Amino acid sequence: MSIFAALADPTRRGIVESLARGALSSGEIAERFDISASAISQHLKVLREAQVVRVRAEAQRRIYELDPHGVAELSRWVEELKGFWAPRFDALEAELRKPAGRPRKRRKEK
Amino acid sequence: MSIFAALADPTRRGIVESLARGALSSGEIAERFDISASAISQHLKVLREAQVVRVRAEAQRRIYELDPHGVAELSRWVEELKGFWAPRFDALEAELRKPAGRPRKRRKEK
DNA sequence: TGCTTAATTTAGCTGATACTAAAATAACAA
DNA sequence: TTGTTATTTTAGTATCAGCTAAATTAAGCA
Repeated sequence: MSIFAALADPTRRGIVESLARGALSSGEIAERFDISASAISQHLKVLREAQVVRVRAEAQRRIYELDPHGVAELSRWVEELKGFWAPRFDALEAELRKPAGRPRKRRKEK
Repeated sequence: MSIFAALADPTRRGIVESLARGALSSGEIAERFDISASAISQHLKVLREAQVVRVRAEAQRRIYELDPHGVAELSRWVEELKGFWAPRFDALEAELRKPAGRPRKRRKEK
């Protein structure tokens, strides 16, 4: 599964954001969310397989932390995207300073 | 929908990568993929709503291009993640230079 | 040996997502 | 007008993702 698919789920992004502050056990992660430990474990599996996080065992506990591979891969993809833009960068900078740009609903857009 | 959910789908990432090279009409995008123009249009809608792309009309054509808002948002999230790591950055750099780190299947891992 | 704690795996349900085909919208051209 | 081209929207279907509950694995401790 791609790193983007792994990060598509808000709970999984929450886990990643938690781990950015430091390593946590599976149980400590589960405490922070209102879903079962089982569900958390399944999310952690997805994140592991996408190399967004990695585990080490410590007695019965599994300690999770961010995996540099996944973050580096994500970073590379984004940087490459921005790279193609380089020639047009000034225009974009200006663009970003404009008001808000929230999805202006023209017709009725359900 | 979050920008990550929008980028979770491989076809949508392909569209974004195509648009990184420059603006394209809906039809030109559809040519590049083996799915119906309808499916592409639905993908474009998801990307539009996540502000990953934006459209302008040109006669009957809809010209799509990357939307700086979405890319900036994505970039910010990733940079922030890396930011938390800053203190530990040397260790990570070393980590990234190691062999491969593909998911080594220990037990039987379906 | 059990019992407890920590975590994962499996099974099954439900809702969301990606697709096609067909209908609708819209601009241009004869 | 009527037809053609470009695109979107709607309807319907099939597959997938995320959840809970229950079973399983595994380490530590009495």
